[in-house]
Amino acid sequence: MQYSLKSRQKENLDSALKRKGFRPTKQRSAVYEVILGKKDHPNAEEILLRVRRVLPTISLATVYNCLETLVDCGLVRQVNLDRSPSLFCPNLGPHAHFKCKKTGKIHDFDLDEATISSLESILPEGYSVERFDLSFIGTSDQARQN
Amino acid sequence: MQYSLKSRQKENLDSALKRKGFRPTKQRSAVYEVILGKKDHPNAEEILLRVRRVLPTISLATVYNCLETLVDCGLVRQVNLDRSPSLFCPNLGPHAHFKCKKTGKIHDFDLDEATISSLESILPEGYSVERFDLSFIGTSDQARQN
DNA sequence: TTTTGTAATTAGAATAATTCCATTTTTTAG
DNA sequence: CTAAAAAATGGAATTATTCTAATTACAAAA
Repeated sequence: MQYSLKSRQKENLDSALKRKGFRPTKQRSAVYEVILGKKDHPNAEEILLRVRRVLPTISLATVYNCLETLVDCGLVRQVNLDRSPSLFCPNLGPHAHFKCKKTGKIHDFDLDEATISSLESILPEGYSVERFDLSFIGTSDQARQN
Repeated sequence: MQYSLKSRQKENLDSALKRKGFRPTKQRSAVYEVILGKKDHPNAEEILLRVRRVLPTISLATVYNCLETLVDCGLVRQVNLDRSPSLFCPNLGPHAHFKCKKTGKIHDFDLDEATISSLESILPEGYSVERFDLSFIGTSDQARQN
């Protein structure tokens, strides 16, 4: 492999920013790396903590600003479940979220084409969808929690 | 018809409250009637305005308390779309929400059995679902907005 | 019925997530 | 390198919601 994962990420970030007319900054880059670096669903506060390990002086306001930009560029997804703080998710493919009531953990489940078109067939003509969100709340077996 | 819609609602409310050990109060009753009275998706503030037409001194805190109780009893649904204030919905059947970006309006779309089971088949064994939420964001034709 | 314990309502304070604002710093275009 | 524009920063402001402490209403028992 010619490029490390990190440098491919960086190129991806920079081109997405440029496409939207945003400037690349080290804060945006660090926030992006932190989110891609762990396949979970951190909120802004948690992202702040992780980013501060590399940029100790970054502010929460900047984290929010970066997140907004990254979401706007389609580089991360913002997930809102009930009224809890927004979560940010590196998984860009079509997927649903499952929140376990017992552990609070969020699990991703990929959606196949059949399910997606079944979902979109709910809407009659004249409605055009930009985005959809599907989330489940329930409980999951001990065994499956990792 | 022997009973008006209103008195059937009242019985429904009272029995649901009793089942959960809650007391019937005029505030709960008024909040419930307001939500059933119009097939839209008001937030707490809007519900306060509507309820005050019949109970002019009711407080916002009480509206929130009543809503929590009604949701707990399964009499109304709480709908959270992005970060905007919670909406409350009289439609108890399985349905999805569509939010029009242009008008801000919420439209309900009923889900048929096939779609529901397609949705639930996304989850592997070991996950039991208590509730799910499906929402779309997009735009709808002028003609269809009412 | 009255009493009496508990639950519900109320107004206002408190909280928490997020956004705004004014200033400083960084980036980019020329 | 310099100037203009964008972004970052810290702290204040906002907003939806919850909490608190005091009052009022309900409902079961006497």
